[in-house]
Amino acid sequence: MNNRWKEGACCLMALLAFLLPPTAAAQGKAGLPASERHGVVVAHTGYTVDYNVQTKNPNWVAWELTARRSKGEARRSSSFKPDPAVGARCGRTGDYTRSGYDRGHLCPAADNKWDARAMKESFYMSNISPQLPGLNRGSWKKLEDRCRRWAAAGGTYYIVAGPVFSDAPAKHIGTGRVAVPGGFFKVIYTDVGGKPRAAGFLFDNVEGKTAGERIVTVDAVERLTRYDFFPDLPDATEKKVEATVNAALWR
DNA sequence: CGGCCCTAATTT
DNA sequence: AAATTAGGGCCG
Repeated sequence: MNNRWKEGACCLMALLAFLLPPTAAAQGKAGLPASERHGVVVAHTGYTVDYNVQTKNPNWVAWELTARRSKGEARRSSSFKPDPAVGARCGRTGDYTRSGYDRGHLCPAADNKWDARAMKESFYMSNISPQLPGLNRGSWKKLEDRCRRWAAAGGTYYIVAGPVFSDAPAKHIGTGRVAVPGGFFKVIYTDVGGKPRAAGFLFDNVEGKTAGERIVTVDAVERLTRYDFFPDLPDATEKKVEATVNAALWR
């Protein structure tokens, strides 16, 4: 198989993802988050995003992490760009400059080292939300590190991350008025070892040590976000793993 | 120490 | 627009 064919297939997938609702581009066997309303859905090499042009944040970003994907040679791009698939209504890097907020990856750059294109695309602003440095470089990053260590040990991890907006009027940054989330969620499913399990994590978008994670059930994150996570799992499995969480298995 | 999360300024 | 340079903090 040659590269031109690969690129063509990739473009076609992205186009399909743009035209069709999220369930059309199922993520592995777990499936992409389902919701009543969705924004611009784009399947990139390393992640699929549902982008919200009103908040200028992703609604969610979904990807898979495996041993192969947790390592590689692609060097960190460090060059943030608007997502060409989203267009002019995508958030801009300039909106973040001197705002006090980091351009925080939802799907981490380091989960895309397995492919140069995936690495570049992880720096698209459709994968970015405003995060206070204490969170982005603190507890958020620590959970990212743990995920890579789990995946490096074997199995496939299905991960979804996104912002949480409170009912209070949102703060905005930049001339593009990028909304600042009050917090973030991450949900993870794996069946490594033949034992399906899942967990949800909630973070406040704050500085310092108060930015610690809270582990919860996936059901709790679904109630908060109104998304249906991992909808392609067998119903019985989905119901069971989303209703409980064993915190000891997620340290 | 290397790896990872970044920032900002400058050059081409 | 892209690449380069220079810097900071945390963690295993």
